[in-house]
Amino acid sequence: MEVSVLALRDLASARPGRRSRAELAQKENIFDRSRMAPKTPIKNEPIDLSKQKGCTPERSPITPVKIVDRPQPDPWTPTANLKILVSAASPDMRDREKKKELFRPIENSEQSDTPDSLQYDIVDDSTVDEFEKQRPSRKQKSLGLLCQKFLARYPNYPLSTEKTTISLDEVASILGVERRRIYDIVNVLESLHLVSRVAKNQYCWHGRHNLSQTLKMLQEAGELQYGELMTSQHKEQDLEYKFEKRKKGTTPESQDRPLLDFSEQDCSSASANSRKDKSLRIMSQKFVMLFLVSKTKIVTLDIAAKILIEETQDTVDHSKFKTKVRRLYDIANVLTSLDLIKKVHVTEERGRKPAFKWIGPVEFPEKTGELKGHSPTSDPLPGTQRGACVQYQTSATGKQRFTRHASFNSAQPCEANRRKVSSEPNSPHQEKQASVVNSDENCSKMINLAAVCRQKIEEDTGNEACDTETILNSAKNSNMTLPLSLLPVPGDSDFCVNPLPQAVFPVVQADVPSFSLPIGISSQASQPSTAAASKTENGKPTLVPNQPFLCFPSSSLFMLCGGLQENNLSELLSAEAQAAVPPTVCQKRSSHKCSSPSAPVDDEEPVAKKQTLEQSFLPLSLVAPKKPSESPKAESSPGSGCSAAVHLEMDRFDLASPAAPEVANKESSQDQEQEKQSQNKDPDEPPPGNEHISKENANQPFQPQYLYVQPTAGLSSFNFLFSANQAPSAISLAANQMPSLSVPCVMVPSAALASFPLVCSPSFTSPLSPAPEGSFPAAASTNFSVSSLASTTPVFISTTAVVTPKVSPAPAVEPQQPPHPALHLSPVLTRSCSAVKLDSPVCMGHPVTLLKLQQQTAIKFVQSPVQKTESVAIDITLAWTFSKCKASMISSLFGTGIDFPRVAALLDVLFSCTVQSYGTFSDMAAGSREKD
DNA sequence: CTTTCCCGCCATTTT
DNA sequence: AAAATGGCGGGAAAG
Repeated sequence: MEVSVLALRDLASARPGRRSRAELAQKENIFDRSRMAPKTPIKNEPIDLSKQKGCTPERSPITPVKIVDRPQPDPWTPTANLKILVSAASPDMRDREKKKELFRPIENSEQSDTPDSLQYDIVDDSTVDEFEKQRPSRKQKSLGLLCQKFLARYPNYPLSTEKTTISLDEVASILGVERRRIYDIVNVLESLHLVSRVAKNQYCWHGRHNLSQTLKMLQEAGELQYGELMTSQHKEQDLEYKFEKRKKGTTPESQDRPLLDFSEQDCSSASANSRKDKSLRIMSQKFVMLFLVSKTKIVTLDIAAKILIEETQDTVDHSKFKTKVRRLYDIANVLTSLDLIKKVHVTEERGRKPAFKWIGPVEFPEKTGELKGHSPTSDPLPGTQRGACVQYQTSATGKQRFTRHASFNSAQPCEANRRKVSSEPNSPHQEKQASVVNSDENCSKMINLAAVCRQKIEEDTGNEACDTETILNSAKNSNMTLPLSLLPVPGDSDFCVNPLPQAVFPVVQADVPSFSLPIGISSQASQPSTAAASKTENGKPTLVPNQPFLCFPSSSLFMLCGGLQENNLSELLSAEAQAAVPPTVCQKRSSHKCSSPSAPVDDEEPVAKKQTLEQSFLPLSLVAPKKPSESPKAESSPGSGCSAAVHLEMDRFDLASPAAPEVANKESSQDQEQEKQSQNKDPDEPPPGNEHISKENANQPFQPQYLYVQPTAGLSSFNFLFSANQAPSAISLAANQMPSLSVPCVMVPSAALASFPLVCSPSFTSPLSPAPEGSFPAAASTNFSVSSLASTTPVFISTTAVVTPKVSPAPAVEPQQPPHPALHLSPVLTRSCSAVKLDSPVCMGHPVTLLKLQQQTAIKFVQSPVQKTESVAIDITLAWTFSKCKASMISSLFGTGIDFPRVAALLDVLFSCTVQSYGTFSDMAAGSREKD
């Protein structure tokens, strides 16, 4: 049937050829009518595709189906009308005044925004003509309106449980527009993570759950990127000026922040990234960033366009500018529909200029509890969902690209990254893809961040720095995979709580995704000097060069998931994990990617890791050491034992360095016995260069230590947690699973944490999350605000469950704070935490682990003499996921049956380092006081 | 006139 | 090769 119909239409319409439209005088009108005008039988239009609109996407010559809508005449499909009606019916739609659009009939009845439309309602064909003229005016067809309709179809805050998938063909047909338009909308939405592409023609609706987080990230990224630029309205020039400088590389101000333009970087380094990625999505994000960093929250189009033109402004051609502006309008329309911005006019000297004002949220409190919390936890999941999986893919060309896809709902296997993922379940394998997901954009941002950090570090340290460029490049090339899975622990309660259904693999926040993902930085050997220095100095902890650490944007918190090594745990977890594990995606990679451990493979490694992670899911690599006792002693003094290597690498996580690779391999290859051995310790693999590590290992097979590095100037916003020693052992152990991860390093933004009042003890109180399963028990965060940097900064990690009252509402950062470090420990906490026993790894009671590092100890580069303007809040957030990131596990463990001791032991292990460093809480406290 | 921005050709990228 | 995406800019409606 359809066919015939179509044909008819086609004929009738006589679609103009592509270009013909020009000919058509008013194509717009015409189209409109056809679409809009219900009544008129006219179909004449060009509906080319007539093909089935929605129904069958197939064939039309042109993919895009044009839709049509006409109601009355005959719908091609019976359902079509229904759909239309439905859409029309949607609540929102009506609300919007604007909506007039397409479906006149319906709308008319309700709204009458436009005068024109009014008339229509009643109209019949006869009258139609006139009405036609009225045309569905352009407005009715506007992207903004269309977007509203689109949005009206989906809930702002969908239940976590349900996943809403969006079929492009379907919505296009329902909304009566060509696909092209849908892409415009979706791309913008995707940039804000309201949706994510799941597969070909399919998007997953996430709603606004993550919006604040996404915005936060954008804001941070924007600050980094645009910094002060956006201060006032007429900064244009300044901006330009600055931009140029930057490009040049020397900007006075910017010195501290070397921003990279994404585009630029890409180009230079990598191959052509050309990808289309470039535009709309990125532009949208940048545009939003501008608002977020703007003091006035008002951005004029021309300024935005200029800024966004990153390219060489020198040659800015007018045409380019114009095009940019056009795009900006497209984006603005969508954002307007989202109620994030509104149009305004600014009057400047020159006159009035079109501009947009941000009317969305401006503050993104970090408090986990608060912000998010409030939210109905009902959605606890969102957070989880958010996790994005990072996948690494290889493009056909062989180049790898980052793709990001976020997986939001657990239900879904992860969504594939854009494009890569196979849409079908069927296709299980694709070797190609790996799985890291990054979005390019994110990457770039990350890169920028990394670069910045790096610079700082370098500067501080004075060591030769690696060029950021190199870093960047490398990053680009390889995607990184994180060995760890990260879960964002959002400040938002929402997230926190979420259980990850999918958790299986490491997830990165999708949202953040863009940003966050790429973030991982692996440190490289590059900093050897620093490392060396650091270690030696105190004698304390040394860092192992290779360890990876993650850098996150300050606001966000992440959870690291490591694999637990314990068998027990693993078992426990495993079940879930399995369930969780997503199908296809993960698997494949493993196979091909495993690189040999030893050899650091740049690109690949990450992949491997990733794979491992995903696949295996091992529980955490950390296992309680069999013999706890040993570890504690860690021969050396507290600090000494730990070695952490941190490398900064922009993108990648890979641990090119010795350890990492190994891990990867192993894991990939097999986990089995190795683990055991590893547990024992793997002497064999001591990463080159780290003798002590090996040594340590020997001594302590498995003690994970975490180092907290103070944020230095540049990094002020980040807190780093490294695991100190683990690397070696962990690696070995981890082999199966998450090799690399075994030791998680986390970089947490202090600010974020600061606000975090509470800490969740692993056992945790659990605050937010309701969900038993879903909840994230795991994450434990402790916050201490230590005001002064200067002094030593202690870090505490408590395994015990503490419920901390929100201790610090306090601003995370307070520059002015007195030097004395103030620790805020909740009484409870203190009490609860008993000293940890070094000896016994397993602390039955409340094991508390503290890690205190002196600044000195801290990695030097980190330490840089910065000024501590910012207080460093010592926040530690530990989040880990046992098995697959499922928080639930932990909770379950604690709660139920697992023997506590065991659990405790685990935890202990996790935090063991602290112990070493400091015996107990009390000690710490004492220490802190002393300082004071 | 200027501001908006729709429309759909067509280059790219995926499948 | 076909389909899916999405850059891009002409040029017309709105203002």
